[in-house]
Amino acid sequence: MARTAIKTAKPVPAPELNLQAAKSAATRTRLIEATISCIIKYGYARTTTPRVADEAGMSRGAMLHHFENGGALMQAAIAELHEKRLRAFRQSAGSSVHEVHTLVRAYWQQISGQTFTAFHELALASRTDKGLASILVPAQEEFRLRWYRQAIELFPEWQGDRARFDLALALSQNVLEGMAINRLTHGLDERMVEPILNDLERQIEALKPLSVKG
Amino acid sequence: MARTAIKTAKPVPAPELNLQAAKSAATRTRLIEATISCIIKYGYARTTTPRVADEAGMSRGAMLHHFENGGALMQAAIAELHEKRLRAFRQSAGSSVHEVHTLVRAYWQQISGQTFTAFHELALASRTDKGLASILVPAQEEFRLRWYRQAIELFPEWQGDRARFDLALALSQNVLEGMAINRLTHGLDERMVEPILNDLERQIEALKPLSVKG
DNA sequence: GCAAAAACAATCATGATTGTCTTTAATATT
DNA sequence: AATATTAAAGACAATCATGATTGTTTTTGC
Repeated sequence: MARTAIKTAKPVPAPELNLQAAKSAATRTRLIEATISCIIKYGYARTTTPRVADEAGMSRGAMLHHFENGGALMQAAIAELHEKRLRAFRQSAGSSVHEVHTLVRAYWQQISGQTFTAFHELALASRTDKGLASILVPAQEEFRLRWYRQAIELFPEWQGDRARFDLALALSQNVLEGMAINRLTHGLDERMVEPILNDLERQIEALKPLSVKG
Repeated sequence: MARTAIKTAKPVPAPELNLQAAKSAATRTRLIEATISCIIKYGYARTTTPRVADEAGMSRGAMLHHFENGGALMQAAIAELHEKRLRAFRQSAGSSVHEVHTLVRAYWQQISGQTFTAFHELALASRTDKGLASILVPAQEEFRLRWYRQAIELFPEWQGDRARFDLALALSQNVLEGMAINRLTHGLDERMVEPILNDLERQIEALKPLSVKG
């Protein structure tokens, strides 16, 4: 594909890579996406190797050819989920709009998606699964760190009152993630989403130092 | 035992109940508590019948004599957890103190305990387990309903502005539960707990109608 | 006391999941 | 074109959880 044209000196200027390598990469991607789908559909605990292979439309043998065991696959899926979150995050924060309203809505959109669902499945499972925690916690920490740093960049003039800045961030995180998780577990009244979001925005504005409030 | 004494007309005025019945009830309680312990220690998915029997210090056979299968035991454990929550709730709300501060702290204490941990394990599992959801969701709904009704009773003068009242409740619920869940999953900075609680209290006070604020 | 019932223990067969190993088909190298 | 690699599928044994069955001890009611 895409390389049907010119056929000059070197028979093939390296087909981007081998056909096999491309196939292999595609298969790996397929498996990783299947794993994420299973976490969302069945939950972490019921994301078994036969189910993933089935979801990916291939045999378990093929699957275990690409990932030596189930744990390796899960690890790759976590890495991909982490990347997905970071990508979505960059997209939100990068859009040159620094209004509280826009940022709150952007993060709310993010954690309303299935990537967050999958992440929370993993996060709760890692409470009682040390092996899982050892690969998930670093990702969580990196995400939070970037979140924090990005917020500092977006509101440089706010850094004089770090206590109020930190409070605004922590409040945002806990309110939004709290709603997202309660929504997953039959605990959120959808009619309250808008009022809460609006109130959170007012709260954040109220915490800004006067010099920033314009 | 206990029946060594007087042997008149009726042999024994019923020793509170049979010895067997008492034993049976004690064993059932032991099993239910063991189930809850396992949910907390290992998570819902890894709460298996051998583990529960082991935790309770009895054989699986004995366990299956008291509960016909694993599902029945889980159902009983959920009922007990629900009762525990309601008891703790009544205790908090009943203590004649109607200050926002006290109530916020009381609910925060509640969801900081292990009963809430177990409940969230079940709640998240029920997202992908319809059978579990069918027995858990009613309990959740009852709890929320009672929560709401209790709040109405505690703040009767606030009922004129239902929108702001509902907002205060929803805010409390999502902030506090959000923090509790984030704490379970390596997502809470403990240093922010106090500031957030204080801010939440201020928020609620600010939402009160003037007539109540005293 | 004695028979019936209940508490408890132990074993068994079944089904599911896991990782390894073997086999076949496709692709790459020379 | 021949051979070596790699993708993919399937078969395999080991482990574990489940529910059912059977046997043993304790309690109860007459």
